[in-house]
Amino acid sequence: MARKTGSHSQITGPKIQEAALQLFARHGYAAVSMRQIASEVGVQAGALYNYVPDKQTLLSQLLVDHMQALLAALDELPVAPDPKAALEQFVRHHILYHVPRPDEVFISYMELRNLTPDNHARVAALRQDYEGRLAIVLQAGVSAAQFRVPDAKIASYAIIALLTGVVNWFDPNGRLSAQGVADEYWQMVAQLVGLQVANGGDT
Amino acid sequence: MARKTGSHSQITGPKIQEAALQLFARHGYAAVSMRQIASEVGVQAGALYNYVPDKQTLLSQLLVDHMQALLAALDELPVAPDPKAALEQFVRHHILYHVPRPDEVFISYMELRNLTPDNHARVAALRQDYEGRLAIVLQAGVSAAQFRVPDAKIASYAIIALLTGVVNWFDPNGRLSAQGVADEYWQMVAQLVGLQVANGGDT
DNA sequence: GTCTATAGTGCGATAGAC
DNA sequence: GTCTATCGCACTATAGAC
Repeated sequence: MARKTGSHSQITGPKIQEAALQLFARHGYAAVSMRQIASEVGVQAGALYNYVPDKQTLLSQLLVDHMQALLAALDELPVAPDPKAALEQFVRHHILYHVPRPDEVFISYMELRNLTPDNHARVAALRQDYEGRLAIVLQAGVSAAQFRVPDAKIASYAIIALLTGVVNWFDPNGRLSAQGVADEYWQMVAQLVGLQVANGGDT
Repeated sequence: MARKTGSHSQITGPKIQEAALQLFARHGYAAVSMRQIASEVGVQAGALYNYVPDKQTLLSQLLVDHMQALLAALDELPVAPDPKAALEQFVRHHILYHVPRPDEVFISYMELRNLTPDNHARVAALRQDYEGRLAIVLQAGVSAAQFRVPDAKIASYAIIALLTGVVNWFDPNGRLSAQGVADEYWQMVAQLVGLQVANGGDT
């Protein structure tokens, strides 16, 4: 153990991603230096460039990976029988996927402006794909006269913002588990779209 | 006109604030240099230090000013007769105040982590004061059995996030005016807290 | 694959002339 | 109040030894 130098290609790569993710989330992309990332990983700055072409690509890769994984997880859910079930599924998926990954969520919203235009376009397209899924569900519910919202597109923005806000206050050691939070948010979203909800979630 | 040098103390100060606000919002605090701000204002970098002690204070002042103005505007509203009216007032105030000020909103959420601990504490206290007003309204409505939400505190987080998200998509040249957006969001928030809402807002 | 060393650039902030 | 000039430092990315 504790040898100072050597080959670690299997280990160093992922460690760079993790360290960059954490540092970017905590201090912001522009405020974090490659030296800081290297220090966190336990190598010298120059060694990073065996794994990453440059700092911009490192950020871009983190965001693309996150959005792709989020979409892939959504695609693995079973098909819901009706708009209400589809909406509940989306709400629970969004919260349960995001809550354990606050750093990814943070940089995915905060660091878009530090992407070069082409990288920004790739991430924005993935985001639009994801958010569009919710808009489709809402539109279906409105068309079926099951939901009542002023505008399906605007409601989708509102619901995404509401759900994503969870990561700003969620505390893993707090009163509520992620499941409990998902239960409460589902009640609020159900009411938001005009569904009648049974009283306060007794078991 | 067009003289190159001279005294402009009445003009330069505010111009620095404006330029810094815009640049911080667009590129992030850490990514913006004092030279860029100076260039936007039309002076050399050194001249900024006649108005601002340092870059950190410049950021901090922008955030504190924004939160204080937001709270002051809230305090000027008339006292609402009941929780429903108070909630509607808060929703409309929040949207109508924020929508014309997207840059302030942006940096107030994004640049908190670039504040020194003492500056952060000042801004966080102001934010907590503001958001607490909504929590109080919600709690009052729940106690009076007029609202139905799983938890007043969590509902306040959800509603703040939902409302603030407006600045991410609002387009001054779009279909809806700020007033129209406020109308639609009020309907959604009213439903979210379990109020029965009349159909779609026909005039 | 990692190291050391460094080229080349830009930064925040200050000093002193006008 | 603004300018020019500059100090001292940190940065990204590369080069070449091991």
